[in-house]
Amino acid sequence: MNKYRTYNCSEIREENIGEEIKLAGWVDTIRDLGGILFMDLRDQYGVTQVVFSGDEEKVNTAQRIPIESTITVSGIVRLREDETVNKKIPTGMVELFVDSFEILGKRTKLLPFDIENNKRVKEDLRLEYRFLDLRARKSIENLKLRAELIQFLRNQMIGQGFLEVQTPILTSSSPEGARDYLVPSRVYPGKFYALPQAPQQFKQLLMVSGVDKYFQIAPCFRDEDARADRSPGEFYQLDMEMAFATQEDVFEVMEKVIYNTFKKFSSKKVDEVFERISYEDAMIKYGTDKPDLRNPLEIKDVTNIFKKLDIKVFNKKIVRTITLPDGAKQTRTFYDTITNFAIDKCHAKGLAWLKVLSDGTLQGPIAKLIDDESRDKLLKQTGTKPGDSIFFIAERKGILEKIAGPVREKLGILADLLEKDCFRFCWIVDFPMFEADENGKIKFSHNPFSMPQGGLKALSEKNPLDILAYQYDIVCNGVELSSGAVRNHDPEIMVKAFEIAGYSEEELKRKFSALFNAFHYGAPPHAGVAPGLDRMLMLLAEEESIREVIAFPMNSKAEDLLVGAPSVVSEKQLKEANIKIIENNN
RNA sequence: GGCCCGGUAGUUCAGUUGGUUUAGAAUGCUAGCCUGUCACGCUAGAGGUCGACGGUUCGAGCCCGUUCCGGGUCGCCA
Repeated sequence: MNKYRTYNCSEIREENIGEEIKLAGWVDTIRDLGGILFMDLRDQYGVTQVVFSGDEEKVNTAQRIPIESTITVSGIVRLREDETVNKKIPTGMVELFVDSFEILGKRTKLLPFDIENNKRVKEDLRLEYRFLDLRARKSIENLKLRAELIQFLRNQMIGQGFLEVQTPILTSSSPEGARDYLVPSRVYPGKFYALPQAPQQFKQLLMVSGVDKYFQIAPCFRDEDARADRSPGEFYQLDMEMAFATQEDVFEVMEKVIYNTFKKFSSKKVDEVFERISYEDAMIKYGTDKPDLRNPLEIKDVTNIFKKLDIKVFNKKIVRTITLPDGAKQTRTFYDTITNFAIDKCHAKGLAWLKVLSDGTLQGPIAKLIDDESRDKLLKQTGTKPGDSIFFIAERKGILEKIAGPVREKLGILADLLEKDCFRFCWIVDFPMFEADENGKIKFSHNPFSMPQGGLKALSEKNPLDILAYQYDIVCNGVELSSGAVRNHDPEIMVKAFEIAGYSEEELKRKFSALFNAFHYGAPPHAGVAPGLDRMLMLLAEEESIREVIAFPMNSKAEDLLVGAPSVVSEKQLKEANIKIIENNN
């Protein structure tokens, strides 16, 4: 029998009445009524009310136990009187009448913050005392959710015939993409390992090795700045790759896995089939490549109408509109709020709007400038009806999306148009293979490993900027969950693609030597995807910050305040690692 | 690194146009009262370098400057 407890704090029920038991846990609250004292005892599993009464000294001693201390109590389980049952907790029918107790770990320091209200506390303080922060019920729930999600995903992947393979954590620095975390080599002075940004090359090598379907709950490391939805340093992906597979094969597997997962861990509505939206359409209709489909608003192109009209601000610009349906609040304050949002947050010069009155006439700052013919065309083309409002974004391409996308999002939220209690998924497909940087230089727009649509023929014949890649993202409620691609397994196409992006064959061979070499030994066509585990959890746990679903996250400045990382190391360690610290002079 | 917002009890916040002797509230803490509470209640008490430095002023939590720290965002994240 366990020395400290015979049950956990959420187990005892009516059938235990009369039983002599022991419980151990943290003192959650104390309600001292004088002659009788109630204490909620808490552990990972739940809460049980324990009662101190009768012996005056026992009650007095109990009253002095600092909350959040750990104690063990023994006594008899008894039924609560009808009117004192607590329906809010599973153990609420019963309580433990304490015979004796012992303090196991006394809390001797003042609590740095209110544990149950931790969400309101400054994040750095929470992370410094993460061991207390995690005592909050929601934190424990998030840890459990994470554990269950990982198990569920693993079972599903194995069930679909995937083989879990672990790839190296100490690997080589990859020249493309994010900044690497470097690890100095002791044995080879001046050389470094790098932590993988993703197991990308290894999983592709596994394909060449004959692993048919690979997956891994893979840690990824990137030395980039944090965001609310981006943990600095490290994060986890459900990384997968399939041999002899096309985009469709990946979609089929992934839709099933994601649907089952979200269905299991949420009571919200979940899309069973994911809508497919081309990158180009997404940019036009939603102004972003990660549209929130809960938002019904769509952006329309009305450039053709405004080409003929002599309106100064719209001249020679692309003009897009968003129609806000009747019924949504269209007050002066509302127009001002969204206009200020566009100006302050999106650096727009302004945001013109029109209200369509019940007789079809227009009201608003630019109403007078639009003739009847253009008005009719405008209403028809944008599907705007009397009672609706239209918002105009006029800009050149490139800037336009930076305004239209956020404005569409904000309008949806402000007017409360977002579909409730659902997870809306879509695949964004047909990403461009290349893009031009500000100097007009062609570079890979996303992933150099993707297969260009049309293969070698497209690379040799088409304008690079018109070439699409078999590259796709999963987006859920406006959150980019993952990206994936059909990989380029043909050395000849690789050479050509890299050549267009400005890399010589020698550079390709040097930078991706293993992969490039391997593809000369009979590589299967393969494709994969890697949904972000932390982001999935964020959505399922309904958390605003990714740090809420990670046990020991770093803060936004990539510090671990709990253990004090990064930290200074000893001279001896530096010497062994062949590292000399120099002053940073930028 | 650029821009925006913030920093007042242990914690979360309020603090009017710069103006009254002791800078408030909630929560937490300490002590007391209370035998059916469940975020128990009631009474009392302790707890403050108003981020720091400098300036304006008869007078600064409040205005100005500098600086430090934090948050958001852009850059970045193939």
